Parts: sequence; C-alpha cells; structure tokens
Amino acid sequence: MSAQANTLKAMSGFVRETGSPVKIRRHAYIVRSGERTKALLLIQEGWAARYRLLADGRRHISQFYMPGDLCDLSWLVSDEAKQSVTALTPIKAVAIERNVVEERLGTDAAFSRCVAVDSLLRLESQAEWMVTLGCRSALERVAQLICELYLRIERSGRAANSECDFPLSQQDLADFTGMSAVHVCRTLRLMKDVQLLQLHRRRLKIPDFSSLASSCAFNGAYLGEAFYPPARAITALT
Amino acid sequence: MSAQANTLKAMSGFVRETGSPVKIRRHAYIVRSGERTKALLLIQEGWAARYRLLADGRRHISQFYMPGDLCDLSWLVSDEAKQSVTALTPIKAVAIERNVVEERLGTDAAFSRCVAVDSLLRLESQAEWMVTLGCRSALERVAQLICELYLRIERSGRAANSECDFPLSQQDLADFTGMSAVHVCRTLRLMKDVQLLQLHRRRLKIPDFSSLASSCAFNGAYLGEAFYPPARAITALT
DNA sequence: CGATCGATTGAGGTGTTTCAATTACGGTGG
DNA sequence: CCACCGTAATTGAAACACCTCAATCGATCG
Repeated sequence: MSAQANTLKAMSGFVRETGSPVKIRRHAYIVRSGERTKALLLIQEGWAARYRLLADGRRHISQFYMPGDLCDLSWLVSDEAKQSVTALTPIKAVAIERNVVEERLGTDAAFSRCVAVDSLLRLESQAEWMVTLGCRSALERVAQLICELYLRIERSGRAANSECDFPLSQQDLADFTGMSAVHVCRTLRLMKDVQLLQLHRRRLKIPDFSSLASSCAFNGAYLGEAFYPPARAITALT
Repeated sequence: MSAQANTLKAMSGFVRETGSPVKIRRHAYIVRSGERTKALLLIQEGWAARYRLLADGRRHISQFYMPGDLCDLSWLVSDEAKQSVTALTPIKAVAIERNVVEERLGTDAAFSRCVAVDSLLRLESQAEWMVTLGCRSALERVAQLICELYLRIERSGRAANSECDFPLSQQDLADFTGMSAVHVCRTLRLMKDVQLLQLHRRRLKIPDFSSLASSCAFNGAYLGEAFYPPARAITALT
C-alpha cells in the first residue's frame, strides 16, 4: 500500500524541515502524565518509553520509541498527556511546535490523511498486543517483542549480520510484556539455551529469525509494510 | 475538545445519509480475518465483537461494538482485515461503500481530520487496556470493562435507572479480559456479593457507579469526552 | 577501587487455569 | 402448557504458570 509507505516519509520530512534539534538526557521525562505538551519529537538517536504508573507502583510500558519514530501524535487530541514518556537512553531528536501540526491537521487533506492512516496502523499493531497480553505465554510475549523490535531496528538501519544494539533492561521488557523482571530473566535464559537468541551487554543477536518468529507465531504484518518488507514476511512465516 | 465531539457526529451523519440499511443474524460473520471488506457499518442495533482466533483455539476479543459505533475504520488502511468481526446479537446497521470513504479521506481535510482524531482517541483507549491486561487483577479487569461498557451503553441512550440490557456471555467477558470463563464467573460472584453490581438474565444493574469505578481505579477520561460527560467523570473519580 | 545498578538463581507462595460434574436457563415443538 | 434440548452458569478439586522475596553475582561508572 503506497499510502502507508508515504506516511512516515511525509511526516518526518515535514518535521525535519520545520523543527529544531533537541537533546534529552537518559532518564529525563519527555512528558509527564497530565502535562500539556508543546512539541512533538521525531527521534533521531536513542530510545524512549511511553508508560503508565499505577497507584501500587507498578509500571506498564505501552510503547517503545526508537530512531525514526514520531513521538507522539496522540498529544494532538487531548489537552493533557494520558501517559508519561521517558528517555531510556540519551536522545537526539527534532522538535516541532504542536500548534504547527494542529494547524496543518484539518487544512491539509493529504497530511491529515497521513495522520489518520498512521494512527489506524498503530491501532492494528496495538490490537495485536492486546491479544498477546491477553492470552499468550511468557515465552511468546518476549519472543514477539524481540521480533518486533529487531525488525524496527533493522528498518532504521541499525542492524547488521543479525546483530544490533539493544538498550532495554529486563525490567523494561517486563514492564511491556506484563511480566516480572525475574521471570523475564528466566524466559530469556531458556531462549538463549535453545539458541533462539543471544543477548549480552546490551547487544542482541538473532541467529535464525525464522525460528524465533515461529516460536511465537509471529506475523509481522501488523507492523505495516513500511516496517516489514515482503521478502522477510515470507521467511518469517515458514 | 470540540474536535472530538464533532468526530462521531460528522462521521455517522455522513454514513447515515450515504449508506444503505442492512441486517445481520446473531453469530454471523461481519468480516472474516483475511477477507477484504467492501463496506463500513454504522451499528444501529445490536452488538458485535472484533476478535482474533489463535492456533490453539483461544479467542481474544479486542473490541466490542454497540449502537452508535462505526465498524471499522481500520479496514480502510489494509487490504485484508486483520481480525474477524462477528455479531453477538442480531444487528441492524447502515452500510457504506468502502471506496466512498476512501475517496473522501485524502480530499476532504475536515473529514480526514475527524478520522485521525477518532483513531488517535481509540489508540489512547487501547493503550489503557494494554495497561490493564498487562498488570491488573481479575477483579479490576472485569470491573473496568463493566464500567466502560455501561458508560457507552448509557451514551447510546439505552440505560435508565442504572440498569441496561447486557448481551455479553461470561465467555465474551473472559475473551476480552484475558481470563477463563470460570474465573469470570467467580469474579462476578464476588462482585455481586459485595453489591458492586447485579447481573442476571442479560440485565445489568449498577447500584453505585462510583464504588464500582473505585474498585478498579477507573478513569473514564480515555473514552473521550463525547463518551464521558464531565459531570460523571467527577463522580467516578471520587 | 568502591559504589551502584542490573542480572541471576533459589525457595516458597498465590492467583488463575483446567478439568469435570452439576445446575439453571431459554427456546422449541408437541 | 409442559417436556425436551442445547447452551450458559456455577461449583469443587487439583495443577501450574508466574510472582515475590531474598541473596548472590556481575558489570558499569565516577
């Protein structure tokens, strides 16, 4: 679908031209839940997490951002951010004023369409994760997350030889998959033991993507074609 | 925000004018996963569920549709439906050709904006459910679902005296909340015992909405103002 | 080189699932 | 109106996946 291939390009091109560069320190808030944001960010280097803190102290991460991702269109539709976003690593990004985007959304039909299409694709992707959180096993959750993240890293041009940097802690993985950090540890150990992946010192290697994918019945179609070249889609399904 | 109040009206007004009425039998497919849809539906009577069937037979429902809901904008952005939708009850709806909407999305800026805003709001709502599926207890899950559904039913004008029709089976609730039907049964029993709700013969009564809401730290803000009048929002939070 | 944070491992507990049996309900035909 | 049927709800008992707590080990960084 050409529409969705255009989406990111149009959006990020717009941001890159119009915006101004910013840097964010590790562990710094990008936005706190309840605050009104004044700018959107196009991430260029580093990772961030969108999360919610519950009253009992538990944290649930609902989204990871990495280079190439736009953070966050949902800020356009509500006065207050519903969830916090924090930098997991040092970040370089391009910031664009919120009102510039708001202005364009509603006057520029092609741009508005891009936003709509992008949001609908994310909705599909999140729906898949609802399914996974709702009824898949610990190993499947972790495997699916690793599959998804690896493909997105690869897409951003930061993977080579089935290897890439992987800045997430086990606690981060746990907070996304709805598991305890301890159980993530045990699950990763199991996956390492059966050669599904190598993960050490923030480096990830996936010796055989298709076996990892089949361990969790991964179908990357939900990431959209822009994130998932057809050639890869086929190998992942076999 | 006025934008979101306009969203549904604009959308459903458009559909109602342009579309043609259809009826769907209980248990009939509205779309099967993998099929290409030719029309969107504005539900007028009855309920539907969007779900995914896993290889091992488990089902996960990622969305319920009820009167007033549009089903489903995500069909616009992919050739094949990613998840199936089935009628939980007999349904009356208005159908509109997919290409009519596709055409308008991308040429009509205001319309495209409505679609974008609606999708972004749904995204927020789903993110909340990811949090709930990821780290809340059985009782909280069920309570949150009941809270959300009741408010939506009320919004559609089908509730009175804290009572409404409630066509979902315990299996339906289980498949959405990621629990077994047996445990939904036990959880409902507990909730009935402590007077959080009454549920019998497909009739739901919530004697005190605010205690039900506080049992799951419910914050209906994620439903959007259109679904959640400020007055109610306050009582639910106290 | 010490201090700190993250990863790892073990032991024990628990919320939820699974399986199986029973009961209640709602619709249908006689 | 009643007898029947299939579906849904309910209950109990046993099993299990995952969690919590706590201690140890390793790695990173000032």
